[in-house]
Amino acid sequence: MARAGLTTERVTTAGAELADEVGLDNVTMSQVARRLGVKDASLYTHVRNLEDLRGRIALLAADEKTILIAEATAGRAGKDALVAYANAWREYAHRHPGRYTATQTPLRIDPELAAAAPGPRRAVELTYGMLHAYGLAEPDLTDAVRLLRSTFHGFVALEAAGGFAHRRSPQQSWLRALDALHTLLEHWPQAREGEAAP
Amino acid sequence: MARAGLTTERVTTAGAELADEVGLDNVTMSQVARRLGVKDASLYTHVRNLEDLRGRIALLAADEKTILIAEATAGRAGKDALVAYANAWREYAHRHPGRYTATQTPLRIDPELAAAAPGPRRAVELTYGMLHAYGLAEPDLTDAVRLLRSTFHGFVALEAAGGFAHRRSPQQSWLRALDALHTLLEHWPQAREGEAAP
DNA sequence: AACTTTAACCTAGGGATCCTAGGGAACGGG
DNA sequence: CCCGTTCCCTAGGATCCCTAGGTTAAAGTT
Repeated sequence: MARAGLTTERVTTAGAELADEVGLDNVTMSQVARRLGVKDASLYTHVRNLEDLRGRIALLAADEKTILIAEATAGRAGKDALVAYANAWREYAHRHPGRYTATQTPLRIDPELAAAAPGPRRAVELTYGMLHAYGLAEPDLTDAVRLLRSTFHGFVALEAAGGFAHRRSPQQSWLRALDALHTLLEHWPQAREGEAAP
Repeated sequence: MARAGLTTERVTTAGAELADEVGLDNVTMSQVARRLGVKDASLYTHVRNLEDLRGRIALLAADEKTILIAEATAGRAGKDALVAYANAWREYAHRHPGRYTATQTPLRIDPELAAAAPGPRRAVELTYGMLHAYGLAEPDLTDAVRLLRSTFHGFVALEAAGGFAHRRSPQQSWLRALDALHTLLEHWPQAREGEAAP
């Protein structure tokens, strides 16, 4: 019988596709094996176990998302860059819900595997670069990066969870949020003493 | 043999506790049954299936969180209310990670069950009430509510996922984010034509 | 208090999943 | 052509979800 030609990469891709189609929770070894025309036991040569597979899907997604954002923001600055960045983020989450969900999981990813993946680190760098035009200095820069990433992630997560049941379209709110964040970055509040008690 | 005295509520509570201890993914019927000193089949009298149980945990969590926020913001207004609201939200996520994760799940909750739970709706009302002091009118009000909820959720989600690996403490960034949001609400940008292309 | 009714909890078991152990067959290098 | 490596398989144990049907404890009736 001819071999299936499995690879760690092909298994991961199959898992990612499955995640987008049926949800990350329904990505099982058996399902992935069926999709590849193979018995489930055969996967364990290429992937340590289910958790490892999910981690690899998460890293794959992080890389893909980063690349899309990088392409979208290339050559842009200021609000242009902010909007392009945010829209690329949200679009990836819409197009690949399963993959995107994988990136949320408290990652017990193999450290050396994570170190080899440029995605997450690159993503942070991109965010810093995008904010360059706003002229923030540390530690405000880090705070701003975290605020932006929180908002982007939170918005698409709530959107996916059906948290925006109101009449107003999410798209409208999204655009307004980007306006608001842009304004905020332009008028980033100076640090003051005795603020915002714990 | 004496009966265990199970109830839908007791099963849900046991599931919620388990979720906080071992993570929502590891909440299984068997585990919950063991914790209650009962065989797994016995649970199905009180809970339709695992998905139903998870939905009930999510609603329980939503209610608990709402109550804490309501208590924290009672009698406060403006930035005081904003900070109290946000801190209560984040604290709940820290104290009950499993329950909080349950609230994120794209809810296939029994509609009539969800209708009976005041949590989610009340939470939105609370947010609107908290924003009253900023004098926003619709649709800006809805947009602001969504922005705030997105940011709060996104922040604690990224925090839980280990997304803030940088040196700067998340607490610092959190306080700055609240400052920033307060400033933003005070200077909410007016809607303009031809903004933020899709 | 005895009897009836309800329902809580059980045992038994099917189907699916994850994962390990070990065998045989296809491929690549000599 | 032969041999070793690697791939994929079969076989099987453990755990999980969920259903069907029986027993027995509790609640209600008279």
